[in-house]
Amino acid sequence: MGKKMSIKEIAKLSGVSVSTVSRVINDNGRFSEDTRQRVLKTIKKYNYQTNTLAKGLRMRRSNTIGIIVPDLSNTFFSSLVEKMENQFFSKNYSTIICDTGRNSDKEEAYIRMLEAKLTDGLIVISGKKTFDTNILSRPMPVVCIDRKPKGKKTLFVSSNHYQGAVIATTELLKAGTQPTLFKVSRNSSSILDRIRGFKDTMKKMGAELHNSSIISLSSDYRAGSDDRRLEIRNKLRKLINADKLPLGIFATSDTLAADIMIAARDLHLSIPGDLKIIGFDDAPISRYCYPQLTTIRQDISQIASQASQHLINAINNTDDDAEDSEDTIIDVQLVERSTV
Amino acid sequence: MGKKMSIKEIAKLSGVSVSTVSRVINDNGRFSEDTRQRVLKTIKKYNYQTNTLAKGLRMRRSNTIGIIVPDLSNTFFSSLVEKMENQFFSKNYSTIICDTGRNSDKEEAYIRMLEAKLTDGLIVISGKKTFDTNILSRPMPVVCIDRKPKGKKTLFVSSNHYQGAVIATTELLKAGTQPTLFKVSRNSSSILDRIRGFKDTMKKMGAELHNSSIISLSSDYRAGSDDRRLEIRNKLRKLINADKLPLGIFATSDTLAADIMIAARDLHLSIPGDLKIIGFDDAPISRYCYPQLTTIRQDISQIASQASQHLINAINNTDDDAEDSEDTIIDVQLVERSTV
DNA sequence: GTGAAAGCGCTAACAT
DNA sequence: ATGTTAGCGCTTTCAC
Repeated sequence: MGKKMSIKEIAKLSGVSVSTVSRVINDNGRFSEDTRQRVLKTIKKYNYQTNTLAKGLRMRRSNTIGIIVPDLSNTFFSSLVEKMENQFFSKNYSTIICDTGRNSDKEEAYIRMLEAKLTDGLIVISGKKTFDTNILSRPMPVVCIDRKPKGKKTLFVSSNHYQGAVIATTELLKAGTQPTLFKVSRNSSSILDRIRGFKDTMKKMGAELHNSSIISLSSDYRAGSDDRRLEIRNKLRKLINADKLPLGIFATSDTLAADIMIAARDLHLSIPGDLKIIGFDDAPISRYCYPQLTTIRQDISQIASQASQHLINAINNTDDDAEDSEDTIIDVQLVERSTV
Repeated sequence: MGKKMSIKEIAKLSGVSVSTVSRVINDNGRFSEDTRQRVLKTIKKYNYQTNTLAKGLRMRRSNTIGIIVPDLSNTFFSSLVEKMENQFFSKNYSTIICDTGRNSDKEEAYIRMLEAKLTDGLIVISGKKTFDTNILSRPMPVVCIDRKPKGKKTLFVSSNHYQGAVIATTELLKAGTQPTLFKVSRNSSSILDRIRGFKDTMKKMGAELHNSSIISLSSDYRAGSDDRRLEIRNKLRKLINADKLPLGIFATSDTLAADIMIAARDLHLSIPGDLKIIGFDDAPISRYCYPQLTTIRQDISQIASQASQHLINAINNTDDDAEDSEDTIIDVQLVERSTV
């Protein structure tokens, strides 16, 4: 309510010097219990708050973390971000969330902004390319999620996408189908891993891996749009003509799986009778599909806590000796529901 | 890559004084075209970036906006936030997004943090209670979305929830049903508006408004959970016994509507034959329901741009004369799909 | 145990 | 048109 108090006024009001006030606020250095009480009382009384800008300027750090995310409207990303932001908050960091809309120029601009704010560290999620620390004008700890980093001082946390694809493909094969992988043409490193897992498993299990075993959908269409579904229907029709039923599909995301299921319904394909399908993520949508979608669960909480913990550690390891730049790979898990 | 440059070093390197450098950076004050060129060149050459902490300290403002949001994993909120963040970024503001998880203590803590960062303004989205500017220790412009504000200097932007409820209820009535409203027990001011719209329409159209015309679901269960769906099935069964088919349901969100549709399927209720239903939001899920959900669309882009624009205006109106604290109410719209 | 003072990087009078 | 300087609020030597 009153005007903004500064440490100087608190000092005067408590009859001590600014340095002493600073010491008690940060519980750093020596002071008598008596002074402590007095200072704390004035602080409370006048509702004093530290000016973090001044503090940051002085300390050359801002207790702020930047998160670069491709697309907040994707539930996978938004819950990831939500969880990390929570972690950071509880550790007394604030978080600046930067939604790049998958646009590299914007990404660069954001990075400049974050640097100018003396951000202490960076979380970089997915995106098309690998992340190259060279675009940083000052070294700062960064942890990449689902996105291969390049350069020093960069940690990597990711689900085991390869393993997920292996599990899904094996499952589809066991169910007696000749699996096809559906993806959207945009290629992140996690998708690439899933494709590798798919191919390797196909080969290893002696399944035929032909030209149209991997179907790539236009990234111009949005999930859930009529265009997207139309395109899927067309691909599905071709598949029906070429393969024998039941079809087996590994979709690289649950949203995509959901669109495929709707297209399949339009084509009067029964699930899992005529078409067996497995998604990826265990997104909320998988429980709203009919029948409910069998999928590969990513452990979002785990990813979030590993990533934030690693970043905080890296920030506090002032010395860059601690080169525990081991990648952190997190297990995924098959969630059996009703589409296989 | 080199070390961090300061304005002082740029000054020396370009053979001018710091103030001149500051002037050309901010294009403020006079300087010769020649100096401008020289300074800009050194800035580029050494990859200088303004230290925004120092600037903020000096200017008593940080070019930062805080957004308080109840729950980022709700797509309505996340796309709202995504859109606003975009707007702010393009106007050169950074955004600190604070996910309170609907917890008031956390909300307060966030507000303290934002104040300490000398945030220039606040966007406050929804939440249980009205937002009282008295919890701010220093006056700052805030715009509330979907949440009734209390106190000075507070703008209000919201969809016309009342109108939406009127449209939905009327539609259900026209379809020959005796409408029931389903909600989750948590009460935000927007939900309250929808309830008013529902009740008023029922009365006005001479429909019977009895005790169980409004069904409130436990907020302990998460959307999509088995518990939630079980509870819905029970309520639905009662409804079937009491009313004659077809049932008419106005659900206060699309997610809720989707859960209701799944519960209805378990009960072998056909849609829209036995049950007609209208949701609210036009969330992505409405296009993944079967049949696709008829709903009331909120114009998220409009809300986002109005809110961010108003906030920026308020920030720049240093004088608090501009009391255009008119509420901004945004029209909603019926999206007819296949559930009525 | 406490205070005085320097300085983080910047802007904005106030000079010239 | 440009330079000098005070000071934003804070932390941290260095004295005492």
